[in-house]
Parts: sequence; C-alpha cells; structure tokens
Amino acid sequence: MAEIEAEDEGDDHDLPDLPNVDEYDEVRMRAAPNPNGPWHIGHARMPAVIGTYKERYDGSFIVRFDDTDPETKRPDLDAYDAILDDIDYLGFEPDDVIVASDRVETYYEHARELIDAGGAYTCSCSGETFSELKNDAEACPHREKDVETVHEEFEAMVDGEYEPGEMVLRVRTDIEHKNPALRDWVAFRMIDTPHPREEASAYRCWPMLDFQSGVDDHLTGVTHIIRGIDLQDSAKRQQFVYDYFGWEYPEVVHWGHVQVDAYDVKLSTSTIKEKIEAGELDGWDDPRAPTLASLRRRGIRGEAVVDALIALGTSTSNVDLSMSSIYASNRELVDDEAERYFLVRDGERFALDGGPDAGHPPLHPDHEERGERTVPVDGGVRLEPDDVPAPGERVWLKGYACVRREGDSLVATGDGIGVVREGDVDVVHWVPAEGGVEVTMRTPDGDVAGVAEPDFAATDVDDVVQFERIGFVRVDEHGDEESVVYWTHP
RNA sequence: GCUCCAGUGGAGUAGCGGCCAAACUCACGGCCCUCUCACGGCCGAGCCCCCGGUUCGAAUCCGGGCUGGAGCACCA
Repeated sequence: MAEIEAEDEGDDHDLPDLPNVDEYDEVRMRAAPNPNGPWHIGHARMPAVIGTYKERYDGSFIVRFDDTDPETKRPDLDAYDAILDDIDYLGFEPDDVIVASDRVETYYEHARELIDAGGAYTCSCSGETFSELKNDAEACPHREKDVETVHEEFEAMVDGEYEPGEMVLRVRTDIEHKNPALRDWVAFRMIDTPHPREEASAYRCWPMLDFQSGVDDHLTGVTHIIRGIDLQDSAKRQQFVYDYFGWEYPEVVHWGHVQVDAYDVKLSTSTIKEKIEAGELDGWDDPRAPTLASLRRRGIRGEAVVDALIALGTSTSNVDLSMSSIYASNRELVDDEAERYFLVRDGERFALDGGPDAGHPPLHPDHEERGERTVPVDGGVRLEPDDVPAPGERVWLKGYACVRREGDSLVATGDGIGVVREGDVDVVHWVPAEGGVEVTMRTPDGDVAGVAEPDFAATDVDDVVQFERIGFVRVDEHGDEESVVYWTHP
C-alpha cells in the first residue's frame, strides 16, 4: 500500500486524468493517422499520450488508418508500415490495427440506415451554391427529397455513376444551427482517382472523415477520443449522426498544435516530402528533418521523445516543444553508458616534443573499471582552432600532459595536474596527427568533418558515444574511407 | 461575417476562492566539483493579459475588453 502511494506521488506532474473513466468498463482509445508519410515529431504526441493512458487505466490502444481520400490526401503505401515502425520506436504496441479503406462497405451500410432514418439526403448543389445557402441558413431544394429517391441516388453514387462534384450525400443536421460549421455537412462524395491500395481501388464513393471516423469510433468501442483543436467541431457534427443511431458519444479531449523549435523545416508531412523530392533533404531520416526517423538515427531514444511530449500535457493552447527538453531526457538515458572519445574538427597540426608516446584517458570518467583508451601521438597532434594556445602559452592535452606552444611545436612542460586544478591551464581534447579515424558528423545544421582518435574504430554501429566537449553522437557506419556519425545532442 | 476555444516566468506544466507575490521540468546566469563546455551539487534572475464586479479574501468565480488559436472544404 505504501508502495502504491509512493508511486502516485511520483505521478504528480503527469497527464491529467481522463474524464469519466469510471463510467466505462475499459478505456479504449485510438490513434487515427492519415498514412500520407512517416511521422514528424508532433505526431508522436498521440501514441505517447494514448500509450501513457493505456498503462494508467489498463486500457487499449487502437491504430486506425483514416485513408479515405485517395486524391488530395493520397495515402502513401509505404507510410502504413513506416508509421507502425514509428510507434514501435516510441515503445508502444497497438492492441489492434485497422484500415478505413477496408471498411467502405460498412460505411455504406450505415449511410443506408441513416437515409432510412431520415438523417441524410443526396444533394447535387455545387459546393459554392450550397455554401451560400448554408451561410444564410437556408435549405437547398434537395433536402426534401423522398427517401426512395435518396436511396436510388446514393446507390448510384456507390456504383460510381456520378462525376466528382456532381452528387454528395449530406447529413441532415439543423440548417439554422447558429454555428454554420455544423449545418448539413457532407458525408460522402465522389472521387475518380483510384485508391492506391489494391483492395480499395474500385471504390469511387468515399466517406468524409466526420462520417467515417464517427461510425468507426462507435463500432470499435472507443470510449475516449483525443484529438486536435482543428477537429473541435467534429464531435458536434458527429453528434447528429449518433443521435439518429441512438449512440452515446465518447468522451473527447482536445489539444492544441505543437511546434518544435530548432528546425528550419516546418512540421508538416507534405512540406518534408516536398523537400525530400526537391533534394533539399536526403530522406526522412536526414538529421535536418524534424521526423521521428531522423531522431531515431541520431540515437535519441523513443522514451525521451515520449517523456518530452507527455510533459506538454493536453491543454487546448498551442504549444512549443523545445528540442532541449528531448535532449535533456535523452542525455539522462545515455550519459552513463556512452563511452568517451576525442574528435577534432578542422584540426591544426603541431609537432610534439617530449612527453610519453600516448595518452590514456578513461572510457568513462564515472566508470574507471571500463578501462582506458590509448591515444598515440604519432607525428604530433591535431587541435581544434579554438583550442590552440597562443605562442608561449600552455594547454593540457587531456589524458596526456601539459604542453607549451613554441612556434609550430608543442613542448611537454612536465607540469603536474595541479596547474589545471589551479585554473592556470585549460584542458583540451586532441587526436594524433597521423592514424586517426576520418569522421563525417551529420547534424541538423549540416555535415561536419573531423578526425577521431584511433580507438574510436572499435565502437559498434548503433553505439551512442560522447565526443568530449562536443556532444553525443550515434555511430552510423564504419566505412573504409571514413566513419559516419549522427549528432545526437550536446 | 458567423461559431467555438484559450490566455501563469524564455518554453512547457501545476495551482482553480484563503496554506500563493506562486511550485516543478527544460532553457538561461553565477559558483562548486571535475584532466569534457558531459554528469553531479549550490545559488540566482524571471510569471498570474487588461479593466470592472462578487467576496472579509481572487491567479482561482462573474462580466466586458484585448491578444492568440480553430472551424464555417465534395482535406485529414
């Protein structure tokens, strides 16, 4: 009991409780992505929050691909699996995965029922014409068609007998509703472009999000819907359908939009896709892309992303996510196991006189038991330009010794570590002038070339290590010519 | 134009009538530790959008305003 209380204490700053959880046998939630590309950082919020609630309430987490627009939101066939990979990376496993384009017949059946209930009518007004009538709170002539005609015309829609724009099925709501957004909205429309999924390519009559999503939420037993403020009116719209069917609407939580600092690229799947196609980005996992694939390649753990997104809560305000909070979460996860190495960027070469043959800094300052590295001084050393001492000045080569600059040479002074402790001499990292490992470090700000110490070659791909005084990186590749690392964070 | 929502330090969140001139995380500044500008420790600066009202008492309730966001698509 004391243990449980202690855990509750720790949850003080977690997400707020979901509303009316006691009224349901089980909390069921869904993420309903549009599979038009791999996920950006903002998309991670949904699985992060749903996954967290699932654990808290022992509930379930459904993934439903809302892919009912083969044209303007054309699904990307690779995206279905890419999104499931992203969810896996974040550390969650959906209880069920369903695809809306597999369920079109179900939507048709409910449309027919809705027509029988007097809740829908076929309408051949142009969008413009209807919009004007609607804004004046006036019904169009099609609203009073008899049910038989509506059925006939809807079946003709299903059979693909109309051109796009020629006929739609509208939900009969309240044409005088004070909120124009709720008046007689479109439930089905004609789309000529075949769906990219083979199984769904024959359909021409497609449901709109509010109809499809509303029906599916009920049919799949969703109890709590979490969605963005852009869908603020959806519940009110769908409520009309729920009323016709005698269904209870689930609980709804709305949250604001997320923006992420630190990127030049807008947090938008279509924008990222355009940049990739234009060659401005190398792919979805380019370190300059604000995508989950990019963070993963940089060695940031899904858990760190989740932590940072959970901390945003679920308020309806728009929020800015600082990458630094993802970095802080991740650093906590990787610091203890990341071995230390030296990397010198834009190195300047110096001859070295006196001193031992090699330096031996530890692999990790907090874990002497892991051993030490061997950094030889073959052919002298290289230093970063900012670390080069002025002529006559001293600098401490970390793990090696104190040296003084004399012209283009560094000369061992024989000083003890005391000169560092007293603050007289700065400690810098360094690599041998010959025999280092060529490294390309890929960062959100572009690629950086450098040379790592020889022992760096012993690291494994996927290791996250720290280049001292530079930052953490994930080892991506050890090639013949060079190694490639992805910068993780400071 | 109509409708809906929100406004607490640089970012985010908590507090939701007295315990609050306000807490926590990240960021920032300083100091300590340290053979890293990492990790760790200490300290610091900085916030209740405005105006009225209710109340003994308001960040918290009410009204108005201002600012910001969202919807009014045959997009999701």
